[in-house]
Amino acid sequence: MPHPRAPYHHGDLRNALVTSAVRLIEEGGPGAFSLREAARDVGVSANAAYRHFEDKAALVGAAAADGHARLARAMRQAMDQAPAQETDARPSIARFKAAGRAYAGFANEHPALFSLMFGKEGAACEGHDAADPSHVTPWTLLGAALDALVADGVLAPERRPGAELKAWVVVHGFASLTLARLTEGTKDPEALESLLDFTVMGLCGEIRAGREEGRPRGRNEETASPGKRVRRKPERA
Amino acid sequence: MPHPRAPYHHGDLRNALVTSAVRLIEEGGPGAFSLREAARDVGVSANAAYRHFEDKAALVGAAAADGHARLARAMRQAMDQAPAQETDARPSIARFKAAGRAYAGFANEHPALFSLMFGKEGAACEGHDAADPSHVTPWTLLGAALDALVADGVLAPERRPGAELKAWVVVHGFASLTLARLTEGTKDPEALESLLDFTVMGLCGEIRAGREEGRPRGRNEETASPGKRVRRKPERA
DNA sequence: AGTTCAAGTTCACGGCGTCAACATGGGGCC
DNA sequence: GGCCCCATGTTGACGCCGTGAACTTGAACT
Repeated sequence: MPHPRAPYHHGDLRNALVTSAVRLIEEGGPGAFSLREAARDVGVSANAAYRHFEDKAALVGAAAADGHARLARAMRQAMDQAPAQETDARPSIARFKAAGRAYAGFANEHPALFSLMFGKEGAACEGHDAADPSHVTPWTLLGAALDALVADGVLAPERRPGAELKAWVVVHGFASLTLARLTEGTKDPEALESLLDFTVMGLCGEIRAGREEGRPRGRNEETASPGKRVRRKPERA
Repeated sequence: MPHPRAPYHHGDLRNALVTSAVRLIEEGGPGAFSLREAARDVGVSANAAYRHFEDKAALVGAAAADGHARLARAMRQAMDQAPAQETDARPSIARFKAAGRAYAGFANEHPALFSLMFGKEGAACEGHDAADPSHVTPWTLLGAALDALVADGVLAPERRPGAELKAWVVVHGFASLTLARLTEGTKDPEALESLLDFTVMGLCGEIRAGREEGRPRGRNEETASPGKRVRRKPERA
């Protein structure tokens, strides 16, 4: 047999359909995608898809799931090579910001796929929550980045609960609004950077953003000292 | 003439179509909406819609624009009645938070319409940016709320630039993720409250979030007030 | 009166999602 | 080896969709 994964006639039609669906959705938008076109694209009759997917929504959902996996890969890769090319105060901060940049960058490079992933149609995708702990998801990576911030002494442990939501909300909101282009200024990459600083400072306290935003000089400003935190109450998970 | 706004045959068919479109989209989701169904719904033949809209996308865009107007009304109303029933440190903070709650509440009550408004299809709606300064938009209202924070001495003027984006990003990201239900915990209303506090603190600095707060150095610190839980409010129009 | 023309209708076309019936050929069993 | 099974893929059909073109209607103006 030529391929170990070569079933009967086509050979791995399911994956071919998903790949084609992702490509077509990226090109034409989620609304313009048609099951028949995907089948045509892989050189198969329209109804062949029904041997592998319940209906069109299932195929679209699989495409969305694939998108989540691609996003996770992009984030992981960005995080892994972040410390080498970043000059933040702390490598954990650099990795955290790199994850955010990768997230927003993914949304910009694959707008249709991204909006599908988080739209009503894509919400039916299967395994985004950690049923399988070995499965790496964007949420998993974000959690790991936040844990690293804690381990690095940048984020106080009592501030750790709920941090995923805060961080994700900022970056996801930015990505969404940028795609909807309802805010003219959001194409500016500087806007993303200021939001990342905003997030880090909001999570960790006043200090150590690593970048200079327009902040007043006169306050309790301790530069990048790795030591202690401003204490505050935690606030729910 | 019976009505001043009664044109030829139907009488204001355009608005009827938009209203019907909004309702149908809310019920069945943006993907399930069909132009023919809207026409059927108002008792008119399918092609009659083409006298008022270039194509289906134009009708959907008009529905999205109507959604933005409804959202703006909901936000305004919530802001206007916020100080009466809120017990925040400062009324400007209460109004700001009320706007955020109204935004997220709108997304929860009209999920399909909301995702349409910020999805690829709804982005074609016409007048969301301030061409007409008298036109009230969510962005306008947010800007006003932030200006009020500055006027109230809560937000330092030098921190005002870029504050719209930061605030909007948080609330919009929360609303989007909640709709996509990718985060299990986000249905918790407490999560929104903690995000609003996070935003206010991130924007204004350490102080004055209005909720229990380890006492930082008191500048203009108001009594935390014996206030209680926040009240949810409907926002129909 | 009659003319005009926006507003609405009817007919038609190709594409879509999906169902039902049919064809095919590889793998397991003798 | 030969045979059958059934997973995989195909063909045909149905109804709904968006949309174009030609046709009809009736309020407004002269």
